[in-house]
Amino acid sequence: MPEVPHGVTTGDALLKVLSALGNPHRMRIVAALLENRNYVSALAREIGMGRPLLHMHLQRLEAAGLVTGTRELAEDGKTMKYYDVTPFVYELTPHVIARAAATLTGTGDGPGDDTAGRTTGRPDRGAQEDAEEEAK
Amino acid sequence: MPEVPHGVTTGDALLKVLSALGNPHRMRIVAALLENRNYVSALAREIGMGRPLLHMHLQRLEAAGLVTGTRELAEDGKTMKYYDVTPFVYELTPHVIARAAATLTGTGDGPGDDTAGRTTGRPDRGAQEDAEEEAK
DNA sequence: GGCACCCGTCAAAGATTTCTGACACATCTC
DNA sequence: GAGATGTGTCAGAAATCTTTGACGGGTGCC
Repeated sequence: MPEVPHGVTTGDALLKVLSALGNPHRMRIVAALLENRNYVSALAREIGMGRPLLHMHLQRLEAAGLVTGTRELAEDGKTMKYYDVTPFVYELTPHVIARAAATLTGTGDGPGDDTAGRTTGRPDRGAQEDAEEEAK
Repeated sequence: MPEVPHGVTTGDALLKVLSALGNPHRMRIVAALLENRNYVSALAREIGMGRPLLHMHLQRLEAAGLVTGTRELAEDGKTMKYYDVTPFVYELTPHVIARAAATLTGTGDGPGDDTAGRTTGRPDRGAQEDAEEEAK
């Protein structure tokens, strides 16, 4: 609603999101965090997974902008990192994919350049295609 | 939108879609096919990729229901396999992921554990979450 | 001091996925 | 026949992702 500015997602960004979500464990992590946020160790116990592993998965999810970690201080002084799910909204359609593919860095025939491109930097915004006409 | 029956996508099915799309080459393939359908060898030439490789990618995409291959007979008798992009529509949100995660087979705690992913069967069905009561 | 809990990281195994170079088959044309 | 095109498959290398078992640091409590 107020969020989701709208569809200016880089190919690279979308790629990160898709490959991040394309993993059973990571899906499960998102599910668990959606039900209730919590910190790494607890989450690890909840879904039965080693801390190092979970850590790495969370990192991947955060890099894709799907979850965010915040360092919080418990009452007894323990520092714990809580993770929350980002309210992302991505609409996947052939067009969206095609458009994203056009801005892929790496092996692309990108529009002219190959310098680690136009990643909006910190985009964790959802992708929304505004309806438009596409002569094809 | 007559299509998009509405969100009855298996976790496994969604997982396939996401991991299929989470690959630069495959995104590019979808993009190329969206612009104009064509057959394997030609496509391979167009995007500069070995036939065996492309074949495998197409298979992955088709398994996810994102493209469909049809065997057609050219005028000179050559049999060629044309590929088309399926007009899929998937909406990715934390909820969709969570719900999908609940029906994952494999290492899941799935409610009932079904033998194999049961998709709508039909290739071009998208996943749509209909807004419903969900207070978190 | 011990113990519990929290946070992180590293290096090496293990399992997948990706990619390549053959090979098989078919048809039509020269 | 040899050559062009098309289809598909297979086995093995190469690269990547996943997973594990140490380690390191920190705090507070008995």
